[in-house]
Amino acid sequence: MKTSERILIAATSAFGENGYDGTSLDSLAQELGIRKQSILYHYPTKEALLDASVSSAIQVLSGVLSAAAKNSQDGWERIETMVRGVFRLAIQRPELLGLLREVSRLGPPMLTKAVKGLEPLIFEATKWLETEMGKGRIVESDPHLLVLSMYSAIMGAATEGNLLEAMGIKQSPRDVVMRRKELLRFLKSAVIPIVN
Amino acid sequence: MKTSERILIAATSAFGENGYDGTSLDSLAQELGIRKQSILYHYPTKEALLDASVSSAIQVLSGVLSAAAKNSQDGWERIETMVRGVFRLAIQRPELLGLLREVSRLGPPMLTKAVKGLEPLIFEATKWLETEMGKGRIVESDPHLLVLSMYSAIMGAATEGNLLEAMGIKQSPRDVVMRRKELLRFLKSAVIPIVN
DNA sequence: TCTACTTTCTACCACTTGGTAGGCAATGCT
DNA sequence: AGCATTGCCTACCAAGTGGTAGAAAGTAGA
Repeated sequence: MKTSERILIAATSAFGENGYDGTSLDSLAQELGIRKQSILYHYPTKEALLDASVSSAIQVLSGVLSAAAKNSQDGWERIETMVRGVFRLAIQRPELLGLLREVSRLGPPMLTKAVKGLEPLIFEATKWLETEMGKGRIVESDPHLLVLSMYSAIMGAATEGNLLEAMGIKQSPRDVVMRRKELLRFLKSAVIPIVN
Repeated sequence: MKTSERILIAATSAFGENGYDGTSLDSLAQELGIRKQSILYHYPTKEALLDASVSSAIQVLSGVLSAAAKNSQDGWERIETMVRGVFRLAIQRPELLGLLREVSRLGPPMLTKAVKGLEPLIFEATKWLETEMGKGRIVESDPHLLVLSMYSAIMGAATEGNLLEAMGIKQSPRDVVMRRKELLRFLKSAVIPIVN
């Protein structure tokens, strides 16, 4: 694999796990078995490296979500497919979601850039929610806020493995499935109108 | 106000906003108009300062939640009171919730300590949820996971003001009320069983 | 007033930080 | 072969990090 790719992957996971300030170029280089200056050759500054990490993370997330959307089921099915996609991502590459959370803490200007990158996705999601609401398949409410609520719930359930462990809740694969199931139930009842 | 208290307050907000690694004792001291060594007199190490900040944050949160619980209404009312309490806290002192999130990212040993501090609260909450489930006032499900889902949703809605702003969603007091309302609707439909 | 204690300070220190300057080997093009 | 480009390196550097040592200044009781 190309060095620049290796750097990007290591940086993404380091930024996602230890935060931007908690990650030093030296430690990153050591982990990769190279010198810090080699990192700075491929990415001129630490911030540029963060930028690249965020971009790639967004690309991956967009890929997962739009692949799930392509299946283009209706109503709840579609949401379920997306949640499953995000959960798979959260299990395989938790650092990606961790990175996005870190970016939201760092605030502008990086956050602004990240949100811009996700904008088409958010736009599609809210538009879709609106038409589904029109058809009565999703409960009537502000689509933006609904997206946020869902985002928070998913992000929380997907990334707060640390917290669960500290709470003494086991984290076996079986438990992860359970958690996803419970989250889906939680979301479903919050989103699907009551049919009479 | 005592210097040690002033330090604690400034540290809590700095740690909550900029993270542990993103906060330096020098900058903290400058903000307070004192020297770094005065901080180190009251709190022998940076970690000790974080520890004290976390303890006080937990104390405040516990206060808010157990005050809300004391009113001891039944079923949904009680949850609503608590959510309102947390939201009030999120508006008045957002850095407190930010700090708790930062702790969950830092992981053990600090996280372990924090969770231990919140344990009685979590225990009370799950116990209460179980009895409410027994009475059919709360939907049947794993109480631990339900607490987590609610925690994620509340924490997200309360702390992700940054994100909303970057998304171009205004943050006037009116909008905050709207958001709380939407969150309550979201939680309510996820938690209250359908009455036939 | 002398003394003991608390609090804040100045002066350092060893170490780490992100970043610059420039050398040196490999690669590929002419 | 000659030459430019690419990629990684050593050698530094100024600034900032958490932390130590100990002096100075206030404060209170005898």
